[in-house]
Amino acid sequence: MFKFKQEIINNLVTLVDMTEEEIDQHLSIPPDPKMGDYAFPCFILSKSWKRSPHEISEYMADKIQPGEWIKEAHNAGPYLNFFCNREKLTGETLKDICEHREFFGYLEEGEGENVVIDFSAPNIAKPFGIGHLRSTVIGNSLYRLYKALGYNCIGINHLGDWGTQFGKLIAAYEHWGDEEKLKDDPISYLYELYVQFHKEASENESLEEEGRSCFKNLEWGEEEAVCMWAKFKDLSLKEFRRVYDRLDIKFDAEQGESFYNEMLSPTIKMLEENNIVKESDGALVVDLESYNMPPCLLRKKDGATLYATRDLCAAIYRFEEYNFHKLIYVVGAGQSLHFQQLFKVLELMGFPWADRCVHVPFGLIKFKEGKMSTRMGNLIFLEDVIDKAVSLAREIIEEKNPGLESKEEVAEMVGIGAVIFGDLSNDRVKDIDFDWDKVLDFSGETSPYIQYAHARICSILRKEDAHISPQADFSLLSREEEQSLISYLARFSENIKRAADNYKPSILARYLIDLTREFNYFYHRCPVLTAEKELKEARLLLIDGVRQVLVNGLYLLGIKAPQEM
RNA sequence: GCGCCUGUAGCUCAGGGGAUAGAGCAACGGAUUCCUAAUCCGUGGGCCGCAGGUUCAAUUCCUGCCAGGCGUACCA
Repeated sequence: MFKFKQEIINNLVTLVDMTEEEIDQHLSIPPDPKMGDYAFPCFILSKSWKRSPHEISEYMADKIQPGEWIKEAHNAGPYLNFFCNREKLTGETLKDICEHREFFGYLEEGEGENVVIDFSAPNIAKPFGIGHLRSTVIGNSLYRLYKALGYNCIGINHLGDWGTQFGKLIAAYEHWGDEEKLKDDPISYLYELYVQFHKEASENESLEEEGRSCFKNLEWGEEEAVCMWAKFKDLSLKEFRRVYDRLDIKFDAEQGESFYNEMLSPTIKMLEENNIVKESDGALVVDLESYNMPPCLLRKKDGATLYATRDLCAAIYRFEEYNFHKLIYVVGAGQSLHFQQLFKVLELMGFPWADRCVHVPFGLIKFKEGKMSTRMGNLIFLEDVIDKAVSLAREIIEEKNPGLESKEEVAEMVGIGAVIFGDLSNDRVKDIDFDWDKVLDFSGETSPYIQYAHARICSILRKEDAHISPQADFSLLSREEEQSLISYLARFSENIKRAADNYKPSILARYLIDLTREFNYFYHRCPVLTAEKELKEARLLLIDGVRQVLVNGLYLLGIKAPQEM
């Protein structure tokens, strides 16, 4: 489709006083495929040409030369509609898929460039809650999307393994800690302690102070505190890895906040040398008033640092280490101000790469009961959500396809896919109302819907047991249902790029739903196996193409596609 | 108070300045001698929060208002 579009642009650029980019921007897809594959609206020329859009489109339609890709162009009112050489598009697209297989749709624009993606970042000593799902799955998908654009990606899990919370936890453990309980079920127990701490702290203010002082001990390297911290961290990591394994997510680096401890002083020194910090109420801050922002707080009056300081260190370290083309932070929208401040301070420090840092925000997961908070103890564990989804998938398999072999594997793919897709399919900036019924709904716009279509295609291909030859007669795929599918397949690449450019996996998720719907439409009208030989071969090639795009697309979202379900 | 984000069908949401605003869920009615019915087809359902502005064209961009969410210096 890129080539077709380019040919249109090449044609138009000689007729119209516009740049290629401008034309590209205005080219749109008509609402009905019957109207054409691309449309150029002629309103824009009306003023300068001093003629009606209708006249212009009529005039231009005559001037457009059919070419390799452009079959014809004619005017429809004020629009100039272009029709693609369908046979060529069909052949090129299906051959392209056969040739590139799991890499079909990938681009090369990012070759040689590094993209660093900071995502997931759960807090040590706290359970992996449903709230961490968003950063984790969005980040993982962006990682795969940017890789598909040819970038070399570095996924970093910026673990929350430092901060006042640990002081609180250490204080709590000193008060009520029980070695046995800790060994038994570490995360749950630490979580209990954390909740207990906040409950008691609301009645006893000195407890907060105690937590802060414990953290100060930790920062100063007091042995007992460091030892306890290391233990908590170790136990937590083990549990997190189990969740990441199930989600099939890997990181290239797991430098948590504590990693930057030695860099804190040099960084603060650098800020002081740059003369952009000042003392305020005993704390060290960067004044951002002239940028209409509250000051960025770097060091508390008790001498302990804050996460802004560590984030500064991390950004600088990452640039030195990876010389990134982009540094992407997949972090909740609640921290937008923090990142604005962070990027501004980097700019003030004179780093020319400050504008290569992007915050990719996302909305909260909300509950009917109100905001979820670790402190309140009303957390929903991610693993519980996954378990429920998987066991529902298992039940449905038992009911629909009891003879299925690897039931457990398939249930895992379907259940987890549904959880991931449910999160990725909507625009990330919007808050999500957490609803068990919705998470556990496997019909309609869900990943099981896509996976199911994929499994059916596999089933057909299995029955035929023929290796697909790319030598079919493409002109036989002339039905509306078939051509519509071809258009979708040909636009896969555009959708990968658009999803990556906008940091929105939801764009790709929607595309996959639309493609699947289109496939089902085809499936219910066009028999494959019982079609006449030549047509059957062509249709096999077509559905194999759909299969490949579904697999590739789901992969880019971080979802697996079972061959049977 | 100030800043950021969000308001589209009963519910959850798509919608790239352009042609008749679309899905899913729920409701109702249909389809299985036929490649797996986690599917498909049909029906009903809309001052696109409100008011201005920019434009040949605004659900889309800008301003104001209303409603909700989040943030707003020693948490992350």
